[in-house]
Amino acid sequence: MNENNKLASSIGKMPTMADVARVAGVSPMTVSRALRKHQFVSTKTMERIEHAVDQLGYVLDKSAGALSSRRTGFVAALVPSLNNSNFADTVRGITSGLTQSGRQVLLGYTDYSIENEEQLIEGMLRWRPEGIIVTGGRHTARARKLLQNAGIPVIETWDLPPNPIQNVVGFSNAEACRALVYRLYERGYRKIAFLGGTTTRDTRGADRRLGYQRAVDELGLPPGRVISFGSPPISMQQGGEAIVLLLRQWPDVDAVVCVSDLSAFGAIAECQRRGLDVPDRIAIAGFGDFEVARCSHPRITTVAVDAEAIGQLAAGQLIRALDSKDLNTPETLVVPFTVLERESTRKA
Amino acid sequence: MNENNKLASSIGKMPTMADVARVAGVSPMTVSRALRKHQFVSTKTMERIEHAVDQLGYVLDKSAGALSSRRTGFVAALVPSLNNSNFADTVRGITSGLTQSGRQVLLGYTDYSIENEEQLIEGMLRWRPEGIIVTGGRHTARARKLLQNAGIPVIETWDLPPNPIQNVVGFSNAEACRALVYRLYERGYRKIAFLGGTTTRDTRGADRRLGYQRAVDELGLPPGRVISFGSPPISMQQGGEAIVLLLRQWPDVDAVVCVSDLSAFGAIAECQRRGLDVPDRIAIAGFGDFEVARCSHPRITTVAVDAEAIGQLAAGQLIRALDSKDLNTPETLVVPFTVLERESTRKA
DNA sequence: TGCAAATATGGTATCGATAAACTGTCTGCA
DNA sequence: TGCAGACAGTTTATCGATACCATATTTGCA
Repeated sequence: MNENNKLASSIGKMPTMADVARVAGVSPMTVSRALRKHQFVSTKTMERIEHAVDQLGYVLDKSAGALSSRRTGFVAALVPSLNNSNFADTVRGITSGLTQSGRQVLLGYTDYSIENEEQLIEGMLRWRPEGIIVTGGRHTARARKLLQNAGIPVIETWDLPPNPIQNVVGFSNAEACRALVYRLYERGYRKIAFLGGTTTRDTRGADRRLGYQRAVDELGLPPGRVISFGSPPISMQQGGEAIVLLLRQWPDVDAVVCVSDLSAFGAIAECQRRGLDVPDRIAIAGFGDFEVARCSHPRITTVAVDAEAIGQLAAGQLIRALDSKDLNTPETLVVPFTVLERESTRKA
Repeated sequence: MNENNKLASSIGKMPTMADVARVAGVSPMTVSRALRKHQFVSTKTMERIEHAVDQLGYVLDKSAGALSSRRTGFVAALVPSLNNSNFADTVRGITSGLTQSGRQVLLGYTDYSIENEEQLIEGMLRWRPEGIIVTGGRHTARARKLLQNAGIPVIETWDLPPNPIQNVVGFSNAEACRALVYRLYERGYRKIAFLGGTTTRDTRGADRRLGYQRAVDELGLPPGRVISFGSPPISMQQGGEAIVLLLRQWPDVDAVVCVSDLSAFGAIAECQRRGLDVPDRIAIAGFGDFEVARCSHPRITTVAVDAEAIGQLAAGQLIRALDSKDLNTPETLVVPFTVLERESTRKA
């Protein structure tokens, strides 16, 4: 098979559409139409062309097609991270929706940094994507400008930006976290702490903290019980370390809301290691409904958001915007969240 | 800002390099060189061009550049899945390596199906990637042919294919799993079962099972204690369900090797729920050194493979192959694995 | 039978950049 | 002083496909 390679690279030239046309005895234009399953090609010619294609091992060159049709078929999608996060599900939703419509997703990770995001946006726009899906509503000024001037549909996800660029598919992280705190309150918890990352890089994490603080204020609970530990994404490991700090500082805490299920899980495991029963000694809740929250022992109370649906909805919105060629009516899609009470906050 | 959009799309035309050239008072070629940081452009012209660029809000069109230079800057990477798998780490390794060299990764998920893989390969090749990284060594016949005829570097990862297409960055899943079983044997376990997925879709999973079986044979342990449950990727949930079946069928089992840490974790949690102590009543080991294995209580014995390094090495190999323009010396890089003994198999 | 509409196909001109080869300028050193 | 060679910039010719318009053939139906 090595031989084959040397062959391909020594002959060097890959066959082009013109070659196919020559072999099939038609014009390149007809080949082009045939390969795009255009309607006006007779069955006979179609077969001849298909035959020529296999014979030559021809592979369509989309990068040439993109230039001449001025439709690249690319869609850019930027997420903070893929590792251990719901964004992987969102990406799956995006890709499944878009590949079906024959488009190619260009994926980028910002690593939770809006400066990286700016860089990535700039880089992605060079490929002339037909649309772009970003995570969150906070961007650098230049990034906003780039997105606005790109002249393509823009979708912000996973958030409800106060000042959206165009389309939005998201929910209020603050409201969701607030609802979680209220639920804990209803269950009788009164000394509720929040455990999250230090920086404001993770804006969704920051919003969740905000929701927590609002709820604590409204309910008249002791405020300020916030541990900020490590930079996002908060890992399980960090959750475990942070809970130790938290318990040292406020030993009377009876419930902890974590910025994500991963940190919640880490916290729970660490408590178990130290012989602190969850939920009897301390209740711990997470955010995101990760699989680990559904399967761990105890199962973890959390806020569920359908991450894959966010991706699918974003893809759908994008496709609709492209088809209607009408950027004038940006729409905001609010996806629901659900507080799922599980064993980790079941008061004895 | 909406206005801005309407503006951009109603004016319609994005500025081109020729526009920049006109504004800067130079030829398009000079602009091209300037933007690619080519050496032979004087500082003065450079500045004029940069100024013209921001003035017009010009964004380079790489898809046009790709056509004329016949170097797209794309690299295709195919992984089985991104959700809850080490492949997300590998992808990160791939992208970080390649974006630094100015290339764009085209990502695709096969969903553990080589038929999907074939489709994706075909689709990706249309974009004329400069190289392609695939997962595993099993492909459809047509996929192999497509890869061989593409005339670009091909890298197979996460496996040691008996019949590699070109380059390889991987390890023997069978050997790794065999080593794990041996370690359990050394620790005194004698009735060791294997818990994995049903189908042969996940070839790495199948290899791990093979390694298990080989070890059991060699050690003279009771064979056939294999539970196959659900299709890959085996989730935590499925691990939990499978361990129940396993214990019903072979109540005397003293150790279980799971196809991944996720299923191991699910199995452990289910045992805990049923009051079966891990590791005292039953030892459970996983594979992959996921974060959950490092943080759970008990911590899970596993086989660690540096997934991100696989990606980085693959990226490095690819870049080297591209630079040397020499496909004639395919190399196989074997990455190490380590059996990590943790609490989940600590015999009392 | 006749003729408009529908269907099939071809010819030509791009799309927006870069490669390659070429023309001047300027420098430094024998 | 003269000339090689480095440097700056231009001109021209693609790259491989598709849009658009023109043309040829067929079909449908009054």
